[in-house]
Amino acid sequence: MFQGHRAVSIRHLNKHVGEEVLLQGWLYNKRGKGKLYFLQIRDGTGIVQAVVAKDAIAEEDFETAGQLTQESSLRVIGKVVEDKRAPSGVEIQPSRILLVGKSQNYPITKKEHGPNFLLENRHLWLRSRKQMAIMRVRDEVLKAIRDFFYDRDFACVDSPIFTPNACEGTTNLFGVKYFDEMAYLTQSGQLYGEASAMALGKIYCFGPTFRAEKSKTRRHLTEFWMVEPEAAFYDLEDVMLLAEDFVSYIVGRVLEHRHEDLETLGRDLTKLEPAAQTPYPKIRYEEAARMLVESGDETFVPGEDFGAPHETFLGNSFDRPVMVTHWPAAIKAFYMKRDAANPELALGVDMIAPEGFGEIIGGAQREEDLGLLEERVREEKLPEEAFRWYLDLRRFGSVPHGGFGLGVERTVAWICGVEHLRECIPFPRMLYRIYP
RNA sequence: UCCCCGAUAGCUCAAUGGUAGAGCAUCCGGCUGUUAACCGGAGGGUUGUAAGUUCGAGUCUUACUCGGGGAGCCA
Repeated sequence: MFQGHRAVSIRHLNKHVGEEVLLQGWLYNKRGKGKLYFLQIRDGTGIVQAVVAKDAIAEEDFETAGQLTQESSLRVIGKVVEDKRAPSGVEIQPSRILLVGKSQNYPITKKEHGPNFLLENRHLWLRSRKQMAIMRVRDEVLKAIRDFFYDRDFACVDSPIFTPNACEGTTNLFGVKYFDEMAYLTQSGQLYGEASAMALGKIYCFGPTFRAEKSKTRRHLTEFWMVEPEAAFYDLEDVMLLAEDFVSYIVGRVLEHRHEDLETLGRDLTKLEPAAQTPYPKIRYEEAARMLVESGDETFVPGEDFGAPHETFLGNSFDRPVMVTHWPAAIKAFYMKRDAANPELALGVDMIAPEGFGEIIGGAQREEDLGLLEERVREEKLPEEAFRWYLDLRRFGSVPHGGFGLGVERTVAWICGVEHLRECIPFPRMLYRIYP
């Protein structure tokens, strides 16, 4: 409340045409001088223009308008009027303009900036039109994830962030002092997710994960968010159906609710819309490998994992995400179940996004047999004592089960059509960068 | 860890080995429909650091520092 006025979000101004409202926000840009100012005001939900004519407002308020600099915070009381010249269809005719907090020499200007400068000023960069749009899409993705699982009786059961041991090797782990011993920041909640699934049947965990990979590419962060559903009695096919329902639901929600932001981002919707429809194409590793070889790619070695250019090729071969299954067991994790028809193959599935955005999902049916799993733990020379609790899950009512992990930032990058993951998380953590 | 590229005004970038410049931002002035508004003026520099070549280095060489892109690994 301010002087008897209730603040209205810019996003909802079109419901208040003809009314006098209170706006609270920051000055995005100012044009004009002399007897007329155009103030572009943002409040996080949108941007609206206030037209300040000298003869239509108190002299004191006109002077205030003249003093406003980029990113000064302000309150405006004014009338909402329709105007075809305004980009949003409405503009404000202010009767009062009040400066709340001055802004001097705001560093991010209207012209271009380089990535280093923008990342050094990430706390201010977030105020830019494109960054706000990405954050709103990210918010829609997070909400869609929660809704999707809630509606399907998956309980959110989060995994710990401090872990005593590695789940897939130790070289990529961040170690931290945990009182008198060493702990690691989680790189996946999956093993705990499996335990939770044996309790609640269908679960997901959702939180930040950490990988100390020395990767300096636009596809990597050292801290990123991952959502990992895990379900008892799910086989590989169930996992794949869940994955395509899930991703198509998220894309559909963003298309439905964040159309304006996608427009701000200049996203080509014709390339995104097919991903809102199922089914998704499903191919075996063998077939994907054949496609690569037939394409004349000489860098791909059959039997080995796909590199980034190979993922790009496979992703670009379809109009929506493609799922690749039945991988050589040698290149996949120890906990994946082997194919009954061919024990050389693992029942894993990766989902690759189109347009070169790469892998967004990695999942699998898990090995539920105690003996086979113990054998793998020994083969991979994993610390057996650390996996005692995990093996317990196979001792007490083991069932077929499976799940997957979806990288939130990669998904947001793909949906937004943004090249670099650093723009898809509020404060990116990368190799050699932890400020601000 | 490896490969490639870069570092010049607050920001983005120019400058054949020969007087260091523009746009934006800032400050001053003009404009009642601007859309990264426009027009006129002003201030603003140890060219990342250190050494070397040269009559002369922002420019050439070497090392270092920082950053960007990519490989590997992965979501």
